[in-house]
Amino acid sequence: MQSKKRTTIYDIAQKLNIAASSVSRALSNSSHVNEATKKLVLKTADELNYKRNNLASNLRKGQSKTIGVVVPFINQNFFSNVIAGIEDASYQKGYNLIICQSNELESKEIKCVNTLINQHVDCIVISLAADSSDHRHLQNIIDNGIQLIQFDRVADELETLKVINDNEQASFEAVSHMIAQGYKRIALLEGPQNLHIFSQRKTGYLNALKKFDMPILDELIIENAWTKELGAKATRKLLSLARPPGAIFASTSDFSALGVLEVASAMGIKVPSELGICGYSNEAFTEITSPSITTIDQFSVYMGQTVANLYFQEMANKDTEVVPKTISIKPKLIVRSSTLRKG
Amino acid sequence: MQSKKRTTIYDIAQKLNIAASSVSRALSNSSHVNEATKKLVLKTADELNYKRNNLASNLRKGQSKTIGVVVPFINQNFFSNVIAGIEDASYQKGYNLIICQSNELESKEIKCVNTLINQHVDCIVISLAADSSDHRHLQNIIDNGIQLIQFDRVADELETLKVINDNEQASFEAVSHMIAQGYKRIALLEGPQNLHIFSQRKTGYLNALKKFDMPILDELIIENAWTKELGAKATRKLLSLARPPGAIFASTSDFSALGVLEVASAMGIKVPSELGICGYSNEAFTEITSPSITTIDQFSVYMGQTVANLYFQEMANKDTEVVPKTISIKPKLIVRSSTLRKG
DNA sequence: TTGTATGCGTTATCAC
DNA sequence: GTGATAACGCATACAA
Repeated sequence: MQSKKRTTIYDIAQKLNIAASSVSRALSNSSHVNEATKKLVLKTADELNYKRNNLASNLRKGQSKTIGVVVPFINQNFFSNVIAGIEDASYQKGYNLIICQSNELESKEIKCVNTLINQHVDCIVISLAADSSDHRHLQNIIDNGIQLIQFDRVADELETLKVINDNEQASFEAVSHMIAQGYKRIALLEGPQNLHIFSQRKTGYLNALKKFDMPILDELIIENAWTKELGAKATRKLLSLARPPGAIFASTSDFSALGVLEVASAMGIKVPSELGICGYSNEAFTEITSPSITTIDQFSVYMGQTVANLYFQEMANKDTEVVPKTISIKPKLIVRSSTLRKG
Repeated sequence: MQSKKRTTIYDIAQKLNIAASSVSRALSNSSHVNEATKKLVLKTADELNYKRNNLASNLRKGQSKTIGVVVPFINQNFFSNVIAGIEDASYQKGYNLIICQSNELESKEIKCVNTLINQHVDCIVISLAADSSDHRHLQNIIDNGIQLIQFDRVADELETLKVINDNEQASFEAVSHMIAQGYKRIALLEGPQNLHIFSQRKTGYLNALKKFDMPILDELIIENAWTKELGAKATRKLLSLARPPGAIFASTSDFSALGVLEVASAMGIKVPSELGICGYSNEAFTEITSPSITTIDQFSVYMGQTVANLYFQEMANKDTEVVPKTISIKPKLIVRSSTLRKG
């Protein structure tokens, strides 16, 4: 199949008995074209159902008006929201999006990056896979003259454009809120510490405890409690301690927090009176559990828009060299029933 | 910025004192190349950090190894899952994905399609916007020799490759199940009937009632109850009837079903004993509401994989002309507490 | 304002 | 097996 070949500017030129370059100029709305010929070209282009071949155009111009996006999973709420935000802002500027998912695997992440370099994208937006440790492929992006923007899960040591959440501050506020609600012995479910987003959340937790003179207890800090299942497992362990926690901060995700809630419910432990729970991400379901779950909103769609607009701003003043810049978005603590036991 | 220009096959050719065509052959692993030179080329390509320019390659080859995807919203669960499925299958075949969202607007959908045609994608995968009525832009895809695959929300009259859910059957089973549970006066919350997915679900509902000799009551069929808010509104109306329904089938979405549940809970109506509720889509939250919500799983990730593989199969035997084909995936009824009042 | 000529980087088609 | 050359479709520098 792939039927008849498409009409090109040459076809239009031939039909109108003018040069192909004139057609090109007319189609690209160039300044130095006769109004009459321009109209004529546009008219016949429409008649012949002409579609510009962007492959050729981009090759000639040396840019693709395309942004490549690499995320761990397309179908995770946070990431699909960020992508939607990027698409929204990019579309307005006439840019396209090529999307890849790394499946949290560094090996696939590297392949994705290479594909995008091959595709000659103008910019690569990436949020690192959980097991991403070596960042040569990111350096490779820069070496190929492609703008690199990291978001959320970033490699700190690489000086690039970054858009992140202020995880530490958000975490600090969440724990402070729980302390203000009178919770003692607040446990932390933490994520892989090689991802800075998780180490920052831990720092916020520790800082809040310090500020309010609460002891830091190792037995209340559980590693790698990322999923609902692991959150549940961690909770069973915590609640079987001689002195169980009064609250649990599932800093990894709302799914983890859900695991906490389910175990607590199953054990007949009342939330929030006997146990406080706070999650992270403001997943849709946190609003509808019983009780509803306190969590942190990351403004993910806005984050995507910010990423795209950051790129366009940098492009706008391309005369000046791009200097590394970090935009930090302040997440919002959403207080719900699961941590509200006072007024 | 866009710093130094990249290395091309000419750079490699020059360094090795051979012809560019030989380099090209070596890189594309062509059959008729000396093993020694091939190795040499690969080695220096690596040294010079060579990356193929796919823009040029694709232009020359007349194909882009790219699939364009148009969906109403990237960040809706169903669609992000389908996209993830498409990406998964495409990646394995070395294909890239360009993603656009129509925002449920036909006008934007048309622009997206045109962009994808310009980008010379090999295939366009689309799920129609709710207000999409005229399908000339779809015909345009075909006219440009691009393979068109519709999924979920399809234009029936257009003879293309299609991947759909058997909505009618799923709906029939859901209503039959509710009848078997002893529910009488089962109400239907329906979506825009210009989208076939919704009219099919209505047909399934009607067929089930007929089969079990239940009367069809217009007052129990509510139009346009797509969102949680509209589902809630519809529920308030239904429950204030002289003879309120015994169950509500929110055929539009789980969000609608959630609206039903919330209103019922607020009014002190017990689910499932006094009111049965069934949603559609198997959103994550349906599992964790109280009570959990009976719903229908659409196998959305699998659906995406099916779409992509359908394309690759058709490409595999490109000698034979593509004949319109529809793959219908059977959704699965997930029975949960909200409709279980018998054993 | 318009036409001519050239090149973007690759691959395919010839010769040799 | 290898090299020279043309062509993919478009945009631009330059000449007219």
